[in-house]
Amino acid sequence: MMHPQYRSDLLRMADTFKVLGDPNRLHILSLISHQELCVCEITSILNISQSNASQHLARLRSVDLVKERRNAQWIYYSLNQEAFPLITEILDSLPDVSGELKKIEDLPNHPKCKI
Amino acid sequence: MMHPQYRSDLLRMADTFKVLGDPNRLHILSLISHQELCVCEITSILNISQSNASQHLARLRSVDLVKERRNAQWIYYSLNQEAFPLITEILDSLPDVSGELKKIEDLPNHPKCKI
DNA sequence: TTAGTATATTCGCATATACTGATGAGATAT
DNA sequence: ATATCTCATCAGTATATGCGAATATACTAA
Repeated sequence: MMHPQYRSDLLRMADTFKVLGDPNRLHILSLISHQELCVCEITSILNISQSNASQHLARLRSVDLVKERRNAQWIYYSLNQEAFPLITEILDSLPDVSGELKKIEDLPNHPKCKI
Repeated sequence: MMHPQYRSDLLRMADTFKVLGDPNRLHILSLISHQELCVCEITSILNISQSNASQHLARLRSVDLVKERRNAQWIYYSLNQEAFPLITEILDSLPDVSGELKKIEDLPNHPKCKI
């Protein structure tokens, strides 16, 4: 016989937790739960390569955990609470990283007017 | 400079979610959140090898998600809510697998008296 | 003791993942 | 047009993971 029907639900949930199972992605989620950020800001705060940040964001996109909004060259990412309601409680249980949001003004070539 | 101090918290949380990021382990957790089970019961319900079940349980142990209790040859696993309080809400959001617990009586060499 | 059962661990393989560096695509500015 | 900037994707590499097979360990019963 085939797998019971809830097997696909378990698979989908496991995929989401797999995406949550990386400290850099948890860090990104925690940051963008406070305010939307563009990739270069995330790259700068986490101190990782642009390529690496972009790949982490692709994983977060793949399970619909983030929303994106383009403005000129910049693509702003923010948390998508709707797709996975539990994400709010999960992020609340993480250590507070909001202090890192203060220094993003000092980035070179930082977008001043975000409209 | 070194990593900020919350980095280790993010790492620990990521490790936990990494363990949750597998459908068989979610299945096991969901089962033992209803009642304690020994490894051969888990093996039979999930229809996986004994070695595989034991390895999944080792991963669950490594992040303290399960409790174990030995009785004769059998080792009974149950959910450890204390180590990760969010686990209860996570398991509540999973599909119901309690129907699978009814058939464990029919297993060959099944322990009758669990004391 | 020996045999049988239950569980854990080790090894090897195939695949997945995290990362770096290079390239490509889209937008802005000159 | 070229140059620059932001971001995505691809290729390659090192490590991690999931699994079966074989083995080791722990307990029970005769």
